[in-house]
Amino acid sequence: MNFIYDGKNTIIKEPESFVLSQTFECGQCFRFEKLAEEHYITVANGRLLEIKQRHGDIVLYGVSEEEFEGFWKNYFDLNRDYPAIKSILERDETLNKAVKYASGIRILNQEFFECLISFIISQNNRIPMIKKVIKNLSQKYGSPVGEYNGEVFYSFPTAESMLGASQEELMECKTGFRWKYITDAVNMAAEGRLEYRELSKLPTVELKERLMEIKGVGTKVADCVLLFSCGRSEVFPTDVWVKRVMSELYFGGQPADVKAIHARADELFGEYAGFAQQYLFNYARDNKIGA
DNA sequence: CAGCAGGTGCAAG
DNA sequence: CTTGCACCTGCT
Repeated sequence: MNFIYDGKNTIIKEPESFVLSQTFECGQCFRFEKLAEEHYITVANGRLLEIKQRHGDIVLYGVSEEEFEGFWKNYFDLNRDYPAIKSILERDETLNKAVKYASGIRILNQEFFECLISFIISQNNRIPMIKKVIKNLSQKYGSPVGEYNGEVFYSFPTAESMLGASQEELMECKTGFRWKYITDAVNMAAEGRLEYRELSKLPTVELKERLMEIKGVGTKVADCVLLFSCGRSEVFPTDVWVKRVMSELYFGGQPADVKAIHARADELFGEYAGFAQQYLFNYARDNKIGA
């Protein structure tokens, strides 16, 4: 892929395997607002970004070369060879359809703490509500990072800035029964038990065990955090939709449990299981497979 | 108005 | 170790 800086914006020339709508709306991320078709505003790592597809290119408005190379390039996973991954996954007949359905998905490399809290919030919840809760928390505990069309956008709070948040405050943000899980995660972070520097050195299985010590973090949430913020592409987050589509496609329509699905995903997709999961999840949800 | 949504903790078998 | 149920909240 080719990247150019025109003195004002960074432009991705004829991006390969990268479609904004597919990447933002495949369920991995909750911090984006659609302005128009293939035109979004998003906040990541304390930065506000307007990004838009223009003709065959993608424009990152007001982003310098340095900022692009230093952050956004990796955030959008642009260093990775998606065609190679897809050609491996497409050897599987049934996955072929799912990959073709949304071949412009890229797995974002999100900030660890934000990802953790976001997926804690996601349990037993719907996407519009999850987005709203995250926005509430950011407004209350984050810092302003910029303005667009008169609206001020806020960074996702750090653990320190949320430390001491009361039940009442968290409930005002509409976290619901998850408030105590958030509190638990914030407290653990404050005790220095969630240092990404440290955790990132651990093998995936151990890291997952550590994450699951946090109240409100089970198998699914832990796997999402591992995949979307720790670069562990071998995990296979298994929610209701993935359960349905996997049962449908690989278990002859018989409902399979999470353990069996993980085993099957590992044998079928190996280190690329996480990518397979995104294609399958997106395909299943949009087409209501098994629902 | 009951039921449910990208799950998880907790109490029981 | 596996199973069943409650759970904030807002929408249908």
